[in-house]
Amino acid sequence: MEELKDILESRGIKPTYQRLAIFKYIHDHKVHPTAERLYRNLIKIVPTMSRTTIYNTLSMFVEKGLARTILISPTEVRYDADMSTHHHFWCEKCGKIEDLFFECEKARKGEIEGNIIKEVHGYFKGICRDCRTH
Amino acid sequence: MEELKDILESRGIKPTYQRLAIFKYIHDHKVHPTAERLYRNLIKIVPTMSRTTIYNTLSMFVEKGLARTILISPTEVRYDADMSTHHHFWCEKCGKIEDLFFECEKARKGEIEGNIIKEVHGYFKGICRDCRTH
DNA sequence: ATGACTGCAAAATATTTGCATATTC
DNA sequence: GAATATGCAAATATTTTGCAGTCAT
Repeated sequence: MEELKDILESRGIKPTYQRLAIFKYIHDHKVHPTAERLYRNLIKIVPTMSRTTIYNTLSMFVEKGLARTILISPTEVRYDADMSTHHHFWCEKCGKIEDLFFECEKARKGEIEGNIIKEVHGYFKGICRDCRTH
Repeated sequence: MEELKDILESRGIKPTYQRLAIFKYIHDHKVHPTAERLYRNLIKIVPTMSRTTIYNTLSMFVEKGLARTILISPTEVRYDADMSTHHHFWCEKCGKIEDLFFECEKARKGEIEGNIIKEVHGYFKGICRDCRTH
């Protein structure tokens, strides 16, 4: 937990109890949760936790470069604390999101046709290896 | 207009006045509009057009493979009638979405690590060539 | 005590649904 | 005239905001 606290402080974020709990959750559970899922799970540990704090904190993390949104499902915004270059596979049957660690040549930060590229997101949709057999 | 009508019919969709107007709009205006933008523009041409019909019709188009959603901006769902393999660049300053016509090796339908890939979306975020100079 | 943080309740947004009316073949 | 499509209004879901209370230094 000590490490996580330091990461927050290094970005000028006060490591409050709530913020640490949220940060810890998205680090420990690589399920790419929604705000609502975070709320439902954290309320068990931090009974006073409110949705407002979840939303505020997640927005702050994204702004400070500590998390990013995954916009792969049309109906939900999911969060990821892994800021390394990687892409995502979404199973449209079970809703699971899996990390894909590879890089396309074009898919690196830089410039494409005069446009400055700051972020690259590769989203792959389909049926996962577990669901395809059921 | 005749062609578009045929496309709808070939997918088993009755080419009503409203549906044709929506389909024509996303074909003619390659701005990747939101449902709301479609509504605001089409209400001028089809005064009885309702948001319900826009949402119903767009969902139907997506389901039947005549359009797809672009989930690149965290705050809006945008629609694209171009079903060819291509990716999107989003300018976070002006909100414009530009098409990028190239293909990454991995970014083709098929299979990755046992998962069946049905769709590939490459989203690039940054500042467009127009905004970077202003 | 001051300023930052939290969380309730209400508001704003976006999308979906129920159902009565209208349209099409 | 039966089946399908449309559109209003209400419901739902999601996220944001205003503000009063709380916490930490």
